[in-house]
Amino acid sequence: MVKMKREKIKIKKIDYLPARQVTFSKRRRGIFKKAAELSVLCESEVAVVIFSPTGKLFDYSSSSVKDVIKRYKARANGVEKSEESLELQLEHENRIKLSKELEEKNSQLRKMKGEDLEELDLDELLKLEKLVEATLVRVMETKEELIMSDIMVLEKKGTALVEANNQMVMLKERMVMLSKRNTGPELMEPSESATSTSCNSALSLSLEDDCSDDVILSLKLGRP
Amino acid sequence: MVKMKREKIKIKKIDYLPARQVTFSKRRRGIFKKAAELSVLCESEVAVVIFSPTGKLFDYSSSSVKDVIKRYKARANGVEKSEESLELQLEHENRIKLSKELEEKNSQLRKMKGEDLEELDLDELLKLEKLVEATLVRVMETKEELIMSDIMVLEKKGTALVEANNQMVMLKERMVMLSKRNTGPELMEPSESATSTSCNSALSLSLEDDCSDDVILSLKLGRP
DNA sequence: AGCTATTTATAAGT
DNA sequence: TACTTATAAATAGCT
Repeated sequence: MVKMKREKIKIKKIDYLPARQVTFSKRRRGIFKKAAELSVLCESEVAVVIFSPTGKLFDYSSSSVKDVIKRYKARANGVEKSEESLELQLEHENRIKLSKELEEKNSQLRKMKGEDLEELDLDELLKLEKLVEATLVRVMETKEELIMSDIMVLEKKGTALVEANNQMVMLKERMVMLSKRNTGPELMEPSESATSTSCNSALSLSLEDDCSDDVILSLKLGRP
Repeated sequence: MVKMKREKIKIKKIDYLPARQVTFSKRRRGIFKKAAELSVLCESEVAVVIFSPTGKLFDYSSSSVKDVIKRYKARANGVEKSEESLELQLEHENRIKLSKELEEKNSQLRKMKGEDLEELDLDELLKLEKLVEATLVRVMETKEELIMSDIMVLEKKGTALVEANNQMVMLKERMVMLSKRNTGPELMEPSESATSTSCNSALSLSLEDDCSDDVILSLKLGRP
């Protein structure tokens, strides 16, 4: 890699064909890109038509080249108001109105985001401050409520889990006892005994692994 | 001249109208320039047609836009749609798009005002909270600056007022003394003596009513 | 097609 | 709208 001296070029025909071709495709892409950017940034309709020196056609349009050309022709040929339909006029007026409304909303929104504040005088700033403070209060309140409700849900689930564990433990103990005394008979009726048993084994720790895993997996965060 | 930080921009619609208009005209010129350069450098035929968001037409062509369009059509002879209703269709589509955009902005704005917060989840609420806090900070800063600058103006006016009063007092004393010693002669030459007198009567209180009123009335609040 | 040194375009500020 | 200036983007000249 030697030094790459790029020189300022004069805007005149590039004589050297290969260089001209390269420049053509590079700059063509450049223009299309710029055209696309303009159409997006400014919501404008753009069409570019380029014929290469060899006669090949290249085109770009933000919408459709043909539509833009039609629109161009309609405009260039001097369309008189009489030619426009009533409906078109109405649509146009409506669009203008909407645009203005949108601009207004954008302006408000930007100020609510703390932008363009230099446009405001002291009175307006004070009003904005109050408004923003009120919003902040409401947001924080809402957040608190949401968090509290999440916590409540959690607590409920936690309690349910503890109870479930307790029941499970008691069930197991019962089954073990039963299977020790009789090797088969009463195993088919566990429901009534499980639900009616009072909590004697306050903080049971003797839970077996597979069982506790199952229950813990059922504990989920968040709202339904 | 403050710092001029140019930032990389995202290619999306520029919300702020004045900025959008400036960008539109700058970039439009840029594209036309690029188009002209390409046509010269590579001997190609180029046409660019741009409709501004307000419907205004801008065009450039290395030769004639119409010629390029003719050539384009000859090359890409496609289906001609209902030509007269094209503009109407465009207006209609545009209006629909604007309506949607407006809805979106309204929704954002309402949330920035602390409304419809129940639609948000905790994550969104936290983001909103940050945003609002940032706004509040900026608003308060801007307010401080404005108030400080108002105070500065006030102080300047106050100082000027005190000086004016001092001068007035001295002038009066001088005139009284002069009129006591000589009852007529040198009264016609007060200008030079008044301006060149040094401040000896440091804090004079013997101001007469009409005079001080006049000066005090000239003290106004607010920015120019 | 890639790679950079430069030129050019342009965002933001006045 | 035009000017300014710092930075982003385009691209000329090579490989």
